[in-house]
Formats: sequence, C-alpha cells, structure tokens
Amino acid sequence: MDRAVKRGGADGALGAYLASIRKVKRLTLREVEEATGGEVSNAYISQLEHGKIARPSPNILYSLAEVYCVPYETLMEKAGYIVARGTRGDGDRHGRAATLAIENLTPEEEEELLDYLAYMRSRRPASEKRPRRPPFAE
Amino acid sequence: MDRAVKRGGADGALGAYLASIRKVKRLTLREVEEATGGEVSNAYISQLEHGKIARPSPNILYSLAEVYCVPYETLMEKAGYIVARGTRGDGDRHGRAATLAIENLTPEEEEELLDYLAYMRSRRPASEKRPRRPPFAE
DNA sequence: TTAGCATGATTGACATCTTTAGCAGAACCG
DNA sequence: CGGTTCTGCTAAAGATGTCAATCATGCTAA
Repeated sequence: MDRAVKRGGADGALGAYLASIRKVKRLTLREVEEATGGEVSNAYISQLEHGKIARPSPNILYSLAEVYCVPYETLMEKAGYIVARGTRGDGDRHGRAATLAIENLTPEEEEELLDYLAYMRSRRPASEKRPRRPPFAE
Repeated sequence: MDRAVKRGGADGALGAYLASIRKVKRLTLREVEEATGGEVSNAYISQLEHGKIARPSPNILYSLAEVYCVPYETLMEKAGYIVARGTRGDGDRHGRAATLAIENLTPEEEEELLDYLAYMRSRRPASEKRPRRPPFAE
C-alpha cells in the first residue's frame, strides 16, 4: 500500500512550485545543480519536482530558495514543514529565565546548579510531586 | 571537503540543550515520548541528547519544542538548520550559556538558584576555575 | 539477598533521503 | 548516416533517520 504523506499535505505542492519556477527561469536541472554549487544533484531536483520526496532536508530547500530567489519559508511551508511563526504564546513567557541564562556559567557551575535544583525540588514535593505533563498546544 | 551547508553549530549544542531542559523539567525519556503523543520515541530522544543524530527532522524538533515549551526556532537553530530570516536574533547573545535557560522555574526557585549561585562563587573564587571552557572541537 | 520496577542507553531492522551512473529522446554538426 | 551534446528521468546503491525491542544499571521493597 502506498505511504501517503501525512505531514503537511504537500503532496505535489512543492514539486509543482519548484518545477514552475525553474520553467519560468528557463533553467535546466543541471544548471540548477551547478547554481547550488553541487549541493543538490539534478537527479534529486527531478525527484523533488515529481513529488517523489516526502520530506526534503531544509538545507536542500534553502539552497534551492537561494538559487530561485524565493523565500525559504515558502519552500519549507510547501514541503509540509511547520514554519516558526511568532512562537505560540502557550505556557509562560520566559522573561525572567533570561536572568539565569545570561549568567556566564561554567559547565561545572551549570552541573552544580542543576543538581541543586533537583535537590530543592526533592525537598519540597509540595503541591505537585509528580512532574505534570506540559500542556498541549493543539 | 564538506559540501554541505555547515552553518550553525550542530556539534552537540542541540543534545546538550535538550538534555538540560529535560533534566530541569524532571521528565523521563518515556514521559517525553508520551507527551509527544508517541511522535518521538524515548530511544530517539536519547540519541538526540547524545548527539548521535546529525539532522533530525523538523517535525521531531517541533514536537519537542511544544513539549518543552521552548521556541521551535531555537531547536532548529541548534540543530544546525537555517531559520527563516528575520525572526531569530537574540539567541546568539548568550553564546551557549543558554543551556541553563530554564524556562519553567517558579520565581522562588529562580531566586533561590541565583542565591545559591552567588554562594557557590563565593566559596570558590573565579580565579581557579576555568571561566572559558574550550569550545567544542570543530 | 532477591524480585521487581523505573530509567537511560544500545541494538537491529526498516524507511527514507540523496547521490552516482546510466537510460532514451531531441537537436545539432560532420 | 554516425557522433556528440543536452535534456529530463530513473534504478540502484549508500548514508542516515527512526523506532520497537532489548540490555544495563540503579533503586525500592519484601
């Protein structure tokens, strides 16, 4: 049975898009390969255009985006990937977390702090001893 | 010669980051697996944390970002992927000290940790330790 | 001690990505 | 006509992601 693409219904969207762009720019498969500096083979571009590839690597998409002069996000989106939009605001915003993060910790200090944190929490089971599951966003 | 796109530090940054977050949140590998709805196996999370995976799928990273409540772009960046233009920019400031970027601390916990950090440093003056850890061989 | 569980790490197998090598067809030139 | 080059395409092979199953270790209780 066929394994349909589950993530992002980018069945042929990416392929058709890539193909149309290349056609408009009148580039051959091998010209594109050359333009990417050999980062993407002409054979692979062909497979991409024909929808043979379900989840191409973002690096590949980035190379093609540069050659075709189209936004990287667009290709990512059409490939079925989730593009980072203003991080969903679920949970807590880490405004104060930066306080600790900015501290220039040595690896030893970091380790010790993590251990101490574990100790702190073990000392105070308090309301929630069990680490509760993070809330789902969708 | 590396013909691949090499930007972004894909050394072990992602693994260390994921590991520290999970540790801070006190989640087990299997709990994370469950929290992702089974989208990421505990075995795979282990390999990610140990740097065994060079190019994890963005879908995986997205699932983990949701469970850990950290920005998706951060994981993409630490995995060595190029992140969409415009959005990222603040992360680089702390170098990789952001490993201890604790997202889920209560204000009390954070204050206590900072106090303990001050205590640590007072006990062990900075002259002796190595403030500049050798960057991962690259 | 042993039994049992929880947790982290590893293994083996499979799926998919990505490339190399090569195909058939069209156009051009002698 | 044969020969060459360019085109898109594909088959096979290698590399790598991913997971189910398993192993190793530590911890708790009987």
